[in-house]
Amino acid sequence: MKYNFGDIEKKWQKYWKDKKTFKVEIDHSKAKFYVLDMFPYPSGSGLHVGHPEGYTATDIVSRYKKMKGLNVLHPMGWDSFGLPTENFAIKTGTHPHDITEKNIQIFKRQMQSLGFAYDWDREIATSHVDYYKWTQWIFTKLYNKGLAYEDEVYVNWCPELKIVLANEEVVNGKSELGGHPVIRKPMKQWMLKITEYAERLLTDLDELDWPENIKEMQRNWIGRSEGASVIFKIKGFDEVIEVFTTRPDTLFGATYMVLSPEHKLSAEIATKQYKQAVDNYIENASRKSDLERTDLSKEKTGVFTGTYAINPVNNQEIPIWVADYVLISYGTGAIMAVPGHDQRDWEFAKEYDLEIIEVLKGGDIEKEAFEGDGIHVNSGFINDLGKEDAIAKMTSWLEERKLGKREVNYKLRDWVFSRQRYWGEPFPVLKYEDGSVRCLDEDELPVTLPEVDKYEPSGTGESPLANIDSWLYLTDPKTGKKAKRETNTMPQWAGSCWYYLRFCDAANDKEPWSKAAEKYWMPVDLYIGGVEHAVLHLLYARFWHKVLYDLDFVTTKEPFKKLINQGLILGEDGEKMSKSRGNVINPDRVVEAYGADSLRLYEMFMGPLDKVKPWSENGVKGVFSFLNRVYKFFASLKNIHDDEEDIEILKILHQSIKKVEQDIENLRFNTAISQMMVFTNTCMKKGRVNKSTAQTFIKILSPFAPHLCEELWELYGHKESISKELYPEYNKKYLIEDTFEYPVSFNGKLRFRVELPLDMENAEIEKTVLEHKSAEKWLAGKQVKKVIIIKNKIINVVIA
RNA sequence: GCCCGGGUGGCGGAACUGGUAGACGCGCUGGACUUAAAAUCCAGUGGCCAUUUAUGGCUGUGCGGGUUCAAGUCCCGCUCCGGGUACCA
Repeated sequence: MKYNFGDIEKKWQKYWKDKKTFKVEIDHSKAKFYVLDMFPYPSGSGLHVGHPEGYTATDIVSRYKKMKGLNVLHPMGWDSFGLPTENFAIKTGTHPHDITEKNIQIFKRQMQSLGFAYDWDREIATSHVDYYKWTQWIFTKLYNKGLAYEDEVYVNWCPELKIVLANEEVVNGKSELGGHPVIRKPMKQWMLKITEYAERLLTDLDELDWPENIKEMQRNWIGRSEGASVIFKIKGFDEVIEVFTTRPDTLFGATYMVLSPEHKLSAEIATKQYKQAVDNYIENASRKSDLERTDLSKEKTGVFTGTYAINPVNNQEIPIWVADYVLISYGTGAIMAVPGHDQRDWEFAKEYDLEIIEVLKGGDIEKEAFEGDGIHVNSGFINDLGKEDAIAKMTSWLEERKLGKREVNYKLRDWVFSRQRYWGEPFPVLKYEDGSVRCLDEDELPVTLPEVDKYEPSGTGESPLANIDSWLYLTDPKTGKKAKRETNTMPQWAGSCWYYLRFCDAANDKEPWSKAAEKYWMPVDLYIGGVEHAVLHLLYARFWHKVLYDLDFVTTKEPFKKLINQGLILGEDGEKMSKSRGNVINPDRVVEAYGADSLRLYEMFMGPLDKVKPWSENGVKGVFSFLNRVYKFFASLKNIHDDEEDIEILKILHQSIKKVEQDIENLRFNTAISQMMVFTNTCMKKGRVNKSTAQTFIKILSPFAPHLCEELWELYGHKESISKELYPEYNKKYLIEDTFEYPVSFNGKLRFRVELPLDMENAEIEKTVLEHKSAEKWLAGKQVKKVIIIKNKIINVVIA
């Protein structure tokens, strides 16, 4: 009676595959449940033990919900466009497509070896043309809605590699690949107007069942702030400078202005005397990355332009400076500086000896800026007001005179949506000789990626596509005009922005998804994935979803109802797993040594799903030994009888049904497993259980250890998969006790226990306890002040 | 700096809306089986102190206060660790 997990697991994996056990279709007679994993990027190194953590959790929920009678959608696919593959292609001269397909096969084999209940008929890959056709289709929708535009923006340009890098490819101001310096450079890029959705992306967070910290991260990222815009005239120029401030009440304290080096007026308004210095400063700033500029935050630098602005509130002339502590990407790229009440301005003013005026009482502006609340002084018509009132009054004052207005600003910036790379979705866009642009129509899609000889970016910073003349140039069949294709491709986020919708209707070749499928399956009821996607992926996907909602392609405002982030699994040494540390655990090896069911069970038993936890080989052995015991006990038919079940077993069985059910609902898999261990221990002590008990237990264990349970189920004579069974219901009558062993404490200290009927009157309980012979010792010479009786919990005697 | 998490045995972790701290697992100790080891099974296991024993007591959830009959759990003040973020005007 050996637990031969290797054979058992292979057998059932083949069974599920052949019978398509987990294939799912729309079924209006049943309620649906959509459980989704963040689909992986199929890297060359295969699955690591972090992947199966989230996948096992969703798999358990999916199998459980199915047994609860729900129609469960549980799909898997591949986020298969991406830079690592392309870099590998450059290095080896292999086609990225071939690398991708190979990696997908590895990932898929590994996943199937873990017995996940995916409907593999819905498998998708973002790099397949039947998928990215629809990514392009969504782009055309964004474009036609006016949410996609081309603009000259600052990007991370690496002169050494001659490529533009995504922000995440820049580490400490250097390229992740090779460590070459990166500068900020303006380049024409496709942009998506995510900022237009900032307010909704923010407010709709409230209704989501997401971890609070993720919501908070998104809120911070969106960074809403209320304030006012103020217009300053420039002495000797027709132009004006508009600034955004959250503290219009401090306008009387504005003693200078600062433009960011990239501000269009910076060079323009410099007087002859200062022109050279300003130009030098701007030139210098352009060489720095954002990171360098912010890193050197200790020492603020800047130059005077020689020009003055007029403070609208008192007509004072105030000097205009250019300094890189003001960022072009936030607000208007210009500020009014109030050194008395803004620490950054204060530091700058001290450095360059600029005037500091106190306009709010409460601090000591000699020592530092005072950013708190207080009574206004030196502030004309808002003197004596507090902060809030002063802001309101000043804002109205500005609005009446058309010198400014109430305004809300967001930290969120429009999304740089193009990459100068080969391995991504081509833009469905044509450019004509006259500079005009046409976004293709649906019947012209897809724009497929052409074959290329070399995957290196062209030296000009364009993608390799710029070198394929046969693809690049064409006569537009719709207009007859000569045209050139867009050579940029979309970033990796594009494909992952809508894959959850494609899963609803993955084989549809007429449309990205049918309305009926979307209406039935959406929204995603449970979404599990890594916290590293807290902001970008989840924000981008929400943004696209809202656009699709506005265009009536989807029926829910938000795509992901409930979100959980699985916690990182550390190496045995408590450090992050990495090749260089040599502490990486390969799931294949674990499966080989202990089986997939043990790996699944261990990953869930380690601790709470969302916490960081270290790996432990002995821990795996522990759950492996549990599964061995389960197999040995329940597969030994001599232990299984047909008599009436023992009441003690029935009690713990029904407790277990209830506990495991509740724990799965709350994603507390570790305690569910512990309960099943307790149950098994009890059965083994008892030595025998009846068949009904055994079958019930196998059912509740089956979402966790599906292979083992299918095997036992078959052993008990069943022909159908256990996954088709209904989840057992617990019977309350076995959970109700009629006595309780009360802990009796005196002044909060536990002294002894006494078993009493639960229906006993309080007065009687009190009498019994006080007369109990163990109580004598504690009552001697003391006076009983009160007896507190909490039914089913505790008795506390208060004595003095 | 700011914003989130989190400090419970030798270790991973349990403890529902305040009500028996340490479930379950690992490790360790002792025992059984074995020529022996591994595997398996049985028993014990927070610390300290008493006792001849089956026992009894003290103490204990990062630190210091507080609320309460009762605090790992609530409140106030610290401290340490982890994650995110960074001149956002």
